[in-house]
Amino acid sequence: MSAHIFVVEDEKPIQTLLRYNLEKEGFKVSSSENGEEALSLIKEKKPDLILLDWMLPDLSGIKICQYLKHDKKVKDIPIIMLTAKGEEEDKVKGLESGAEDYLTKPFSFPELLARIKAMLRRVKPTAVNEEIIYLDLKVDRVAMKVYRQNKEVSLGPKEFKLLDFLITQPKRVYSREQLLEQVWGEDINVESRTVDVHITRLRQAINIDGSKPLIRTVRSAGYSLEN
Amino acid sequence: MSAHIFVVEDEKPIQTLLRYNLEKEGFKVSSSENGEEALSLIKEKKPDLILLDWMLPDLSGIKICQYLKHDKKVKDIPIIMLTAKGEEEDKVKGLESGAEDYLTKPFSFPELLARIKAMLRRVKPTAVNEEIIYLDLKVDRVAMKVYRQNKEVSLGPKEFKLLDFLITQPKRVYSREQLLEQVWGEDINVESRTVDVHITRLRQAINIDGSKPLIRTVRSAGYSLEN
DNA sequence: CAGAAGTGTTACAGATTTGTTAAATGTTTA
DNA sequence: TAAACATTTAACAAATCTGTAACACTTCTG
Repeated sequence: MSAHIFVVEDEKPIQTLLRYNLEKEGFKVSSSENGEEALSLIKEKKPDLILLDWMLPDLSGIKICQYLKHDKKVKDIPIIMLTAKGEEEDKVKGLESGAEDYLTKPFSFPELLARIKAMLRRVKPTAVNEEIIYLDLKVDRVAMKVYRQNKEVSLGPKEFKLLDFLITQPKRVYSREQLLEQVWGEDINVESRTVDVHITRLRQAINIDGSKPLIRTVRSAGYSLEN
Repeated sequence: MSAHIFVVEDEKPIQTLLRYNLEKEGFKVSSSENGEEALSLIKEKKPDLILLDWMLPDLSGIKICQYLKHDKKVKDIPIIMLTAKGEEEDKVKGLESGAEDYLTKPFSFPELLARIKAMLRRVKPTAVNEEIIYLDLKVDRVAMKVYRQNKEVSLGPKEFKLLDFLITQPKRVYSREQLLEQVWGEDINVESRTVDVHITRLRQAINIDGSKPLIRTVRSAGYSLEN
């Protein structure tokens, strides 16, 4: 669980509480107490999810929502709105202004956590699960370990990320370009042939004696986990 | 575990139950059945944490909260509010009035205990645990001592905090940034390489003859306790 | 079938990351 | 205040990882 959550909340106790609990869950947390600051920080840090308090000293939550949803770079980041009252009207406005979900204060943390996980599962499946298993292959994201047939196999950083990405959607074929973008990074300048080499290394690493190859090549398309 | 908890609760059975269970956990417990008395006792005894029932015969929980939060000497004592079910609005007021957390009655004791420990860990980490043991390594937070194979090893302050943090979730890999944030402090400006040096010293310190290394390096990711 | 295009694999130079030591600076304690 | 202890940074060696080129091999296309 390695998602980055941004908390916009001016009430210190609640902010502290949220930060503490979210970090305990393994999330990376950034926060801000006012709208202006939040806006610039969000654009800079690009979190995976935003918890947004409805009532803020300067900009209202609704305004922040609107700004964010009109900014191409951040408009896809899901927003969970936190409101003080169960006022239907606020809820409507909140959802209209682009918030993906909505929670009434005070809320129980487990309830919030459930919503967060649900949201992240939808938007960034890789961020939620700690252990992903496919056939006889297991990826433990917390311990950063990989097992094949219950035996640990050691991977280099790139190999790990590559497998970690491939296993989120087994059988799905990813192009070299997609893999470069997801595993290497957006603006990195690397030849697509490089992917091939790492696939080879990954194949060798997760190959236990005569076990199935597990990485499928799709000619002129890319690679997928499965075989 | 030597924290002092003050319980403000007018329902006798619940108070008894709380006292019994908390004492069994090793906490020192004081209590009061009405708000006036609670206020003066709290100022006198300065407990580490307050469990506050929302519904009291004389002063309401919210009033107590407000009084406490405006008194310099006790305003930093965390308050966990206990409310009856369905009093949504009350919870809002509770948090607004300064309570750090709240719990809806009826609650399970383990749940309450978890919240208490979480809260204390934040406010007064030394008061909470206990003893954490992982393999042949033992961290005694109260005595601030560390043992390997039942032999005490001496650590510097940073080394202790580092190990103390790592051991809370063995096998979990923490990035240097996470460690800096958790062990050094949020806005401290220190190079991430510093972590390496402390890890080295920690390794040397907890290394008894030919024992397992216990601290794993995950290249390009960070460190974890385990090996 | 021959050529073209796509892929697997290897080797290697260069880049990155980490372990460790030592020296400089800061902090506590007697 | 001096001595002891802690902390941070710099520096260098060692370990590991990475990207590319080169070549072999396979699959496709006409």
